[in-house]
Amino acid sequence: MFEKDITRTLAKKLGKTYKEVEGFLEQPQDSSFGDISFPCFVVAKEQKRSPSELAAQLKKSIALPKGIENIESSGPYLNFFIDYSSLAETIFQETRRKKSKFGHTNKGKGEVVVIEFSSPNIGKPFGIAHLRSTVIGNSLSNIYASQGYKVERVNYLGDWGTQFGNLMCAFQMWGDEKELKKNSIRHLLSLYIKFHAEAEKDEALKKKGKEWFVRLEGGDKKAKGMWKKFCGLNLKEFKRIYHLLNIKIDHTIGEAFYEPMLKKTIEFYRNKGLLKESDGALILEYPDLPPAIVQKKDGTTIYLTRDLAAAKHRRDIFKFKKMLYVADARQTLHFQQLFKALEIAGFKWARQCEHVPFGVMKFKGEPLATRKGFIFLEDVLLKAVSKVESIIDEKNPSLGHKEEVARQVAFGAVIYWDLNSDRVRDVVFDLDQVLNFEGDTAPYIQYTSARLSSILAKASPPRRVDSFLLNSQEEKKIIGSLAKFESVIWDAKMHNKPHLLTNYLSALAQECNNFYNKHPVLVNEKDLRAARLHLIFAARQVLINGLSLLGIHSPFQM
RNA sequence: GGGCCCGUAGCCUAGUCUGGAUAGGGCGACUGCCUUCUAAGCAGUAGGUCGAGGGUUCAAAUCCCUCCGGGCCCA
Repeated sequence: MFEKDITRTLAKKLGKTYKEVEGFLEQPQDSSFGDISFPCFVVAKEQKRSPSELAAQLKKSIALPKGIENIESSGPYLNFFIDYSSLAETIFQETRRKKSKFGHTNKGKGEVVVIEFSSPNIGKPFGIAHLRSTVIGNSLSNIYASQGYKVERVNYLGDWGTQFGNLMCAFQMWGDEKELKKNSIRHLLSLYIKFHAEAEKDEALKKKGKEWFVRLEGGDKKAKGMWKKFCGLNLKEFKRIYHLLNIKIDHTIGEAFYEPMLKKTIEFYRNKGLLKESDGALILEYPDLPPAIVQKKDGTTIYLTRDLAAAKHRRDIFKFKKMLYVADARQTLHFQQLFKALEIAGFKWARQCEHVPFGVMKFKGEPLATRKGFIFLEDVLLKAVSKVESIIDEKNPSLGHKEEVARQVAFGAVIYWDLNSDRVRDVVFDLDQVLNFEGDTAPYIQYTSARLSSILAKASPPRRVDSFLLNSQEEKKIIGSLAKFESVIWDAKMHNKPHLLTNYLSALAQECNNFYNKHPVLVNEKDLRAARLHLIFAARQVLINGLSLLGIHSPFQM
């Protein structure tokens, strides 16, 4: 915010370009050193003098840039101190004016971003491992949308493939119509598990499963009917969970949708001379990547082929500026091959496609495979809700809207848990950790916002405010953090990393707790009270807006 | 065999892209704090060879090289 003026002032003084100076500015970890600092080492070396001497001389000779109230030299550093009262005034005005839109911008106006996420295989129920792509994709979608981009949220369902053959085969042998009606998802899962267990011992069963899929591909009526039924049941279930979790999706498109386009797609690549026959299969060859199969020797296609068709189709209908694939890191090579194939086919927009990888979710060292143990997302959510309910009964039994608050807090905790570390890292599912509501968690942030709300329920900020009264360390820290909100959202967008936002919100919540534990808001001095009310109004708005970008609600009481 | 990602206290984790002042948090442990805006909180104590070694630099958790450990992909 104030870096620009500082940079300009320094650049002029030192005879350097704006860009050269800009790269040097940094923020000290310890705020007692100042808010923005300029290390003098490099410039001092060029001028063949000592860094601390340069710092001291600069302190004396430069005029105060806009928004800066003091400059100090501290050894080799030149430290700038922000004028917090004018900064606070700007923020208070903006939060009151923009409210839930504070932090939002129009930087992405006119650009379409397609975000493919969640993309579950609907042959299986919604497991805890599906959460990753779902919540990362959802929050990235919110983040892009907040910056003015037109976001198309695409859920690319796995609704095709041998697993459906297996499922049909299993249903024919052990299925129960009544049970399917009553308890569809669990019944289908038990069939799925049983099939894999049996197939391990019995090769013939595997073959049968494949045969059912061949029937499906061939358009067999009975197979198609079963496929539609299973997909419908599972999809209904998935939609229910998305609704619960506040996940917004614009387009639900299955792999099956692209089936009719595959022949054309293969022809297209063949005509370009990009396909090679190898052992009966059709492959794409690359100079710097392993070859990729487009069509197997039995004539069936694999997901690369469908992805090629899907990418082209989406480009045609959305004219996107960018397309993100939020998918786990094991698929890195697949996406490299996909993007490269689009590129060598001559699609310039191939460079606008990006894989947003995330680490694998593991369970006690084992990957969370459906076949062995399976953790239903919903079971985790229900456990979280019941734990929150018992905490409410203990701490705040008279709370209104108990069930709604319990859901918001519980779901917040689960979502936040998944988003809170850099997405590239693997995560180990540990129920105790997921159900921890203390410290760096969503409930902590929600609690902070609820505490602020309850103060604001007793008194609202008046029109006039003297923000120079906010001069404690605690107050200044909050003001400084609030000023950064917009750039944090932008960083999260640039890197496609929602955890930058969780880190920020948790730090801000902590600052708020430090503040209201030390300084009462509802004091008798009218002006101080007004200033503090403005401060917490703004802080609460940022907490609410930030959580909302993550897909998490902020209850007013809890 | 080729390639990608990760390694920071007992556990989880930020900081690594863009090098900068005593490496931030959280969980767990321990000591205090509910007659004052919600104790899902606050104040404090203990806990670190930033995987190892080398290099670049005035300055390295951060950049480069080698190795070790873990995960993954391709063959």
